[in-house]
Amino acid sequence: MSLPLNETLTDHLDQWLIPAARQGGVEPPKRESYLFGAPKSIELGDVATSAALSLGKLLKRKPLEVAAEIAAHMALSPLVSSAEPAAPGFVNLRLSPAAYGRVLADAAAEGDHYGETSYGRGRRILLEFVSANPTGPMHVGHLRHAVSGDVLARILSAAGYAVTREFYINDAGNQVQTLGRSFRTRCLQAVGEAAQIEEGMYPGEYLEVLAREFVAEAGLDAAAIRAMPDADIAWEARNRCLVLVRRDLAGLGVEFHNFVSEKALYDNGTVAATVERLKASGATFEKEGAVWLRTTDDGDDQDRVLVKSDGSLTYLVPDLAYHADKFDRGFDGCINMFGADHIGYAARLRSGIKALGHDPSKLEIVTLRLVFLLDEKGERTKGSKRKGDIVEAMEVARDVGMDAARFFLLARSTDSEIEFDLALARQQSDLNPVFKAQYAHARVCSVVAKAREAGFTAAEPSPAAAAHLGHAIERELLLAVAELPRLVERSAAEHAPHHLTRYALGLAELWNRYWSAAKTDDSLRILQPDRPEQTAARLRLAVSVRQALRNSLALLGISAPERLERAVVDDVVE
RNA sequence: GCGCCCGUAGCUCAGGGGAUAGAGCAGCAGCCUUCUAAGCUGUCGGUCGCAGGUUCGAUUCCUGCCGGGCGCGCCA
Repeated sequence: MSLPLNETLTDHLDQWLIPAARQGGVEPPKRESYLFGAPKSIELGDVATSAALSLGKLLKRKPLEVAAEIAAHMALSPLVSSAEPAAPGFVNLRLSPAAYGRVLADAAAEGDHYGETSYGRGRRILLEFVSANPTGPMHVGHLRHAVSGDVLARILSAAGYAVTREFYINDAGNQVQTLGRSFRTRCLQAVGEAAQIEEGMYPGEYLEVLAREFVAEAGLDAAAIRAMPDADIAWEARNRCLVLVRRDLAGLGVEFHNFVSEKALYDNGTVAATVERLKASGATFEKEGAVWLRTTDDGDDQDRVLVKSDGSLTYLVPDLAYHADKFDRGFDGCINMFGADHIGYAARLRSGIKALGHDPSKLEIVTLRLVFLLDEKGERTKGSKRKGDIVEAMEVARDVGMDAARFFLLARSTDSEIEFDLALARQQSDLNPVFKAQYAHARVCSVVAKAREAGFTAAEPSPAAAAHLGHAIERELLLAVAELPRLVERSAAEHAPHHLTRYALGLAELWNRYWSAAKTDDSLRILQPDRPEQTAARLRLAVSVRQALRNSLALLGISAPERLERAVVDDVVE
């Protein structure tokens, strides 16, 4: 596992910058503010820093003069072949074959692990996501949660964190009782009784299917169905719905380490104990026959009931019991992925966690904004479970393909709403950019295979090989490959899976550009029979690009096929 | 009314205080005897919602407006 290239360069810069700042009697600027990054154009240099702009200001010196000194210092690094100051105070570096050789060597040595870093090493994170109520199959909204959580977990793991994926089952509240009533109705219908689904019940067709299966398996008649206690029939429905949820998750390739049941927290006494702990914390008070938690002390807009006046508990209590349990298990941090409709819940949750003696700042909340469906008429709908006409997650995923569904849902920031255009996804799925990324990968595989047939082998990953990769686009490709570890760290730190999606697409476009340049310039063809060293170096580049592309797609849970044939699209005459 | 989020090209969206603001799709003009055309090249297209402020420098940070979304229960 290697240090990202720009970190190494910034380390070298710091050898000059920190003493220079101290000698000038000022504190150096924040390292993050001057890390090496992409310059405006590859023509200016391979990487650039704005360190002189901020340091020049602090030292009250002309930034361009400081830039010149930084350039002189950077030129001493073996990773740098030239360094130039540029107005108003940038320093542009051209990297040396040694630097590019290191990129090639890292990608080769680390293989499928290239991109992983030690950023979060030694830190244990609990990631809770989806946590769909066990009242039916997953719908499209859950789909975003499932793939986003899955990918965030992969990213955190790649960044060195030890991640536990958990699913909290809300199986003790009113919704499960409602589910039980709905299920009993469907069971009665299944044996020919004239029962009716009433307002407020779950009207979905899936319950009819589950009910038919249940009465057939258990051999129940109407009397036996009516005789079943509420709790038993609700639990039966809960279990069967959970099977649906787990089936959908498996179908999406999303795995969990633990499923934690709310009801189990009641049954084993954790919830009751939590009530006592909260009361003992001094953060509660009694009013109107109920017990309240003073969450307004922590920025909530109103205090929250813990124990209702009828003696029953609000859902906040088992949820706090669950979170206290998370912290008791010794995680360094907990991340919850919340839907937009649960944003207001964060304040009371943190307040309760504090009352239970834990550090609420260790709970981080990622909010996923809504997924809207665009139907055939172009109208926005929200696909909700209670309306009955839900759009099931798997239906959409199968429709557009698992890879395309993932790519689409992961292409945008979690803070951004998504418009899922079903008609477009169904009819024109070849427009989905996921194919571009996969196609680029298949092309790299293709040329590597061709090279093998022709007897070429990739060069050893070395500065000597890198020295043959002098075209601007080759340097851009090497820089893009070099960027992956840094991008993994950034995506982990920001809890932002969408960076990886854009990375994969950008790298694919770069490769396609490189590939196509050979169509008008034969000297850019990868396989050059009369120039074996050049060919070997380019094959090494190709293999490195393939690795970065494959690894970024793997982090997204998207397949990287070695071959991708264009489907023959027949114009359907209707 | 309060909280969170969004407002950037015709559309869908990226943009970690820095150089001439980007991508995909759509439009226009080209490119398949060559390592895969699900691709590439060129071109058209922007008062980064508005107004202030901080800064050497603001699409980015702060404040206030305007427009849109989601919440605001002794439901979960």
